[in-house]
Amino acid sequence: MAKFCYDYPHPALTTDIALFTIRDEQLAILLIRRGGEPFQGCWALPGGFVDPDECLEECALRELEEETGITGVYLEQLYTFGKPDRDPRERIISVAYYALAPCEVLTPVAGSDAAEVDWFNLDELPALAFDHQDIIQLAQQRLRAKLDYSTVAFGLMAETFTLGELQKVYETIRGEALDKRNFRKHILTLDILAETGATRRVGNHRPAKLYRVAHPGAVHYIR
Amino acid sequence: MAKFCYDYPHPALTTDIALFTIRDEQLAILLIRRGGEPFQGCWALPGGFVDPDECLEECALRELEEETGITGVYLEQLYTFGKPDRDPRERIISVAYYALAPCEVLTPVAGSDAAEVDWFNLDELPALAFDHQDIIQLAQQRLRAKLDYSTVAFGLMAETFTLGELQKVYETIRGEALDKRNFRKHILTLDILAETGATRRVGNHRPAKLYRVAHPGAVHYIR
DNA sequence: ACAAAAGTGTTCTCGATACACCCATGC
DNA sequence: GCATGGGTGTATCGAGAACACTTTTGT
Repeated sequence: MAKFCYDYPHPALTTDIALFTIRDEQLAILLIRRGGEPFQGCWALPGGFVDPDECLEECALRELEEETGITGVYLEQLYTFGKPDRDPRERIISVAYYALAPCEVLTPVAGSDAAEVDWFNLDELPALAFDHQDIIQLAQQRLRAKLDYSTVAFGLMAETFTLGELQKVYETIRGEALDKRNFRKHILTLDILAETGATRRVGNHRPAKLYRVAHPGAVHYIR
Repeated sequence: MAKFCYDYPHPALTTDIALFTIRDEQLAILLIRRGGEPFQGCWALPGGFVDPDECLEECALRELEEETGITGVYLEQLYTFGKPDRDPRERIISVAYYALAPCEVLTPVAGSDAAEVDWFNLDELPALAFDHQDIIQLAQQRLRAKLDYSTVAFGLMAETFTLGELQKVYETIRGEALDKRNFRKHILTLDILAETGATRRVGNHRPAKLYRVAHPGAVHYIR
């Protein structure tokens, strides 16, 4: 076939998506098992080739939906990986994105190019295709860093949530326990949460107030 | 000729470099006047097509040298621009880098693809080719942000410098005056500068101590 | 009554800010 | 001696860290 010809070599272009969620108080990432070569049967990040008329972010969202059925995540460009030999077939540039979603909504379904889809805790990752290990590591660094100076964490929360749940998310990503009183003071002085008025009871103890983000949509920079 | 053929469309891949320096207490950026179409005669960021066997960062450094003669700058990946219609010829993805250099070393020379090379103060930019205006704006935002939580600014300083000069650089990028005593206290408590022992005299007044970065090479994150 | 998480205030420390004067030099 | 930028210290304020008990609920 080979119908697309150029005067000088062109690389192929893909996007890859590192979608994080919190499952069982663990930071987890979504992987697909590759159906085709190379790295057939290997786990990899969802992603794929950019269509001629779509922009990069559109591609990331489309591939995520096609391969896993997941939509409506928070998405942000991470870094572009372009070492000449990162793919054995031909030169492929990957614009990596990272994404966040509350696990409540997420029931991934294996899609077109993916034989299987599943969540993996970050400390129990399988062997990964290509340089996807590097992408995940960078994405995790970025997530941890942004926790301190932005409100990204809300991308991991459901519509409504308790302060205890929010604190667990922060603790999970930072890998350390936080003081309850200081955490609540800090979050509430940001003045971006609103009480819903409702409460939620999950055990044999006092019910917790439910909050939601007061002005959803935007990730704020703080400090 | 069209010797490079693929089964499905491939975009072209370029890097563009936003190289900043400080000239006359103004933040300035390096532009080239384009020799060929499109946007012939227009000012643009230095940059160009990625060779088949070089990685992205190598390409950025090579293009910068070829087009302007400049080497040895601090370079960092900024963002990848990939809107389908950002170039009228064909689909071209640009991995944008930003770079910093002290102006002392820099005497740009028009190179291969550039008819002319010059510095422009950021508040006096000419009309720019492609989406280079957006790239510059993003680069400037990033530079300003990193000033607060890293030591990027040293990329704009010569080998040795006075605290007064360093303060001028911070003031220029932030666009506001800083208190001399607080600035010096802050910088010195970072503990990354070393006195050279020498001093420099530039006017009819007391000579200033010269400092250098104690452990050069790395950009540190602070706080 | 007890277990288990929700909720709440005060003290301390340290970094950021505000602010004014003397010093070394050339003319 | 005066103009010019170099160099220094102290008081105040606010955010972050450390820290322990009461409340509500189900069993």
